[in-house]
Amino acid sequence: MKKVVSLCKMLSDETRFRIIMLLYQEELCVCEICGILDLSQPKVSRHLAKLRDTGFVRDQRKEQFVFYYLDVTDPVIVAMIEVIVNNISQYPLCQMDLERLADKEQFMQSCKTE
Amino acid sequence: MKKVVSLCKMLSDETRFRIIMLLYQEELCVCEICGILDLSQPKVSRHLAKLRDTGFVRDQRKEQFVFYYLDVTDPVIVAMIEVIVNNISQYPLCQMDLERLADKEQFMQSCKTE
DNA sequence: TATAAATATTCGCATATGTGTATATCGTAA
DNA sequence: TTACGATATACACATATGCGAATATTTATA
Repeated sequence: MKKVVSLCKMLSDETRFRIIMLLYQEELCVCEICGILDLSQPKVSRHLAKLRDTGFVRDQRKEQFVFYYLDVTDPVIVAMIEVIVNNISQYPLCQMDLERLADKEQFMQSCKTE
Repeated sequence: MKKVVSLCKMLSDETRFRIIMLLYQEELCVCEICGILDLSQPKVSRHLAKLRDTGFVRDQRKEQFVFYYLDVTDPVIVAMIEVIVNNISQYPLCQMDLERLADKEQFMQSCKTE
C-alpha cells in the first residue's frame, strides 16, 4: 500500500507525471528530458532524484551522460501507469512531449547526445 | 491532465486512499467512515471536504446524516481507481476496511445509522 | 592538468499540507 | 425553543513541497 500511495504522490506533480510518461517509452538522459520538457536542469534533476529515492526509476551513467529509466515491477504499479499511457492522447501536453521525444535530437541545444 | 494529476494527489494520502476505496463500494455517511477507518471525525471530515472540493465525491444530506459518494465519470479516472480496487487484496489495511464495511453496524459507536 | 559539459546539490523562500483541539453550525427531536 | 447528535470549520503548529538561483561535483577531453 505504501508503494501505491507513493506512486500516486510521484504522479501528483505535473513535471514528474510527464517524466514518468516519457521514461515509460525509453530511457533518457537528464539533458534530453530537459530539452523535451523545456524545463530547467535543476528542476528536472531534483524530480529525478525524488523518483529515484522512492524507487520508481534508476540511473546509469554512460560516458558523460546519466540515463534514467523506469524500474517498476509491481503489477499494480505497472497497471496504473499503463492506464495513463494508454490514454495519453487525452493529455495534449504529454502528447507533445512524446512528439518531441520522437524528434529529440531537435531539442538538444544543451547536450549533443548524438 | 489536471484531473488525473489531481486524482493522484487525492490518492497520495493514505486516509483519502482508504476513503476512496470505501466509497467505491457504496455511499457512506461521515460517522460510518469514521467508525470503519477508526479515525477522528474532524480528520475524516476534512479529507472528505478536500475530495468534494476537487470534484471526486459529492454529498447528500439524508435526515441527520450527510452521505458521501464517489462521483467519477472520466474513464481514465475510473480505470485508475479500478486498478486498485481489483487488487485490493494486496492491501491488508484496505481489506480490513472492507471487512468492517460489511459489518459496519458493529463499528458505529458514535452514530446509530440503523 | 586545466577546462568545459553534464549533473547534483545547497540555500533561501513561499506555499501547501496534515493534524489535534476546540468551537461553530445545522438538523432533529423533545 | 431548547438540547443533542452529526458534521464542518477555525486555529495553531509542525512538516513537506516546489522553486529559482547559485554553486558543487563529476567526467571526458584538450
